Amino acid sequence: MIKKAVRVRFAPAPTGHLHVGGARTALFNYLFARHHKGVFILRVEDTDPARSSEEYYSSIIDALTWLELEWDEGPEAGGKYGPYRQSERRAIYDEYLHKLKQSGGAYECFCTPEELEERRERMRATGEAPRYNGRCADLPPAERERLAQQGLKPCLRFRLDPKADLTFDDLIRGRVEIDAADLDDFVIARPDGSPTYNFVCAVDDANMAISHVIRGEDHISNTPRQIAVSRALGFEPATFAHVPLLLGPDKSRLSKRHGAKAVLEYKEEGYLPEAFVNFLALLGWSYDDERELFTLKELKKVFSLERVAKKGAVFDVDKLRWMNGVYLRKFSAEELFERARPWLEPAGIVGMEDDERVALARAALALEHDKVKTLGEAPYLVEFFFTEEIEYDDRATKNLLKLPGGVDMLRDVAELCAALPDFTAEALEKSVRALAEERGVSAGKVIHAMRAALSGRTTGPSLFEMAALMGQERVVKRLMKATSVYKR
RNA sequence: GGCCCCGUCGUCUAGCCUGGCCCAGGACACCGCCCUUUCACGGCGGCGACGCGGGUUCAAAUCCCGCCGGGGUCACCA
Repeated sequence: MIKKAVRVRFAPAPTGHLHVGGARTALFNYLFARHHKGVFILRVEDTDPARSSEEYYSSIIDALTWLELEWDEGPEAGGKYGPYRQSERRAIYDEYLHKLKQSGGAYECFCTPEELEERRERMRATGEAPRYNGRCADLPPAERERLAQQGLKPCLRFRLDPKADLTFDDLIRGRVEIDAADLDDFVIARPDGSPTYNFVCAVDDANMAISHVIRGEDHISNTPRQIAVSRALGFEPATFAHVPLLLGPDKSRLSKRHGAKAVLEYKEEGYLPEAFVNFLALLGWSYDDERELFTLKELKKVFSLERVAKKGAVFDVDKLRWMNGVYLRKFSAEELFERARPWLEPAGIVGMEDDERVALARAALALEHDKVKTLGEAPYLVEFFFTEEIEYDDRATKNLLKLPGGVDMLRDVAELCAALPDFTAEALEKSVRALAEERGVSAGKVIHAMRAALSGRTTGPSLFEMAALMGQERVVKRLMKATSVYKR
């Protein structure tokens, strides 16, 4: 079915950070290209200087880089179909614009935006579809001259044949029926000569030999226009594949309104790119009825547009968190620590220079290994191993107060700890349990109180391992310190 | 409103093309039990869906029709 050399592109407008929907579109393009040993192109759609910015441009590059979606051609990367920023392709567009105008495929329109808006309003009011009425479609040359003389600057409209067959076969949706009569003559260049989206998109896709246009479903309505432009210029339109939109919990298109974050924010929160990519791939695509863990490499091998769903998918952070945890758990203690380092350092947990703290952090994190869902949580999870003064949360205080024997018992435990010749988890556990039994107190109560005294929390790693890691001196100190909750 | 698209558990989905193996399978979330000093991990179990109505058929989530619902798009933005 796929005969031409596969060349696909991801074409973001640098008017904002890369959001999850865009990332998924980029991913599908990337996977499709790699699966077919094709070429993945990054094209920057910055034709609107007012809204585009360098800052967003580099932010998008950073996000794609983080996700490891390497492109073969693009700005910086280069390629023989460049330049890859539309703002640098003006000469190419001018040429085609001129060609279209010469052939009568486009005409000058002198209607002002105000007039157009007014007409649209009127049509809407009567329940009509607001379309351009073709007023300037066949202006006699003399009339055009006269209007131009008045200083009116015309924009350029594409002359759309209402009888054209613009129906296309979408790789995901199947045949999409389009009646050209429902469309109107759209603007392809502004009065200042700058070309608009539907024109440049068609030109670039043809010019860059794009074989498949894989993009969001919101572009379906643009497709017939681009097909028309493409044909008018003598090109064979690409094959299209419109992927369903990513949705918010209310099923409308995912947006910041839903609290949707930019891709880089997920990076900052400590999601792994490999987990993020895996999760994204499963939004609207599936392999079979059960497998859902895939590396990028595996995805390249098994991805296919045939298995992309038609239904929009709701972005569920809970599942992302779960999946991130799955990936985190696959790491060795060493890997986990190295990955968490960028979060531990700014939090003041470890400094590059301090070997002892590094070793402690690594070991502490290892104790929390199966609890970590995002790397951003790492500092919190190991924090109490490092702070001098720990604070008891409410439930921890309650557990301390519930210790049978109260202060005395706590002192005894502290003494027992201080007297232990080798402070290992095993030895500690043995003697603590023995003490509890001797006093007729349930071991659990003692353990809970000790946990509260040592970490200020009611949850955490295995108590004895945690204590052993903290070290005898500190454990004894914290146990004694905890006796203060009784006197109030 | 016009046009286009979509409709299986709360969510992601398998199954639909090539009717029966589906009184619908998996995963996340949730609930319970087990493991256990807590949380988590893990194990076991539970809750939970074919939008509705017709039709075709021995048989329909799967085919046909209608309805309903949701979304997208209607810019000199991309």
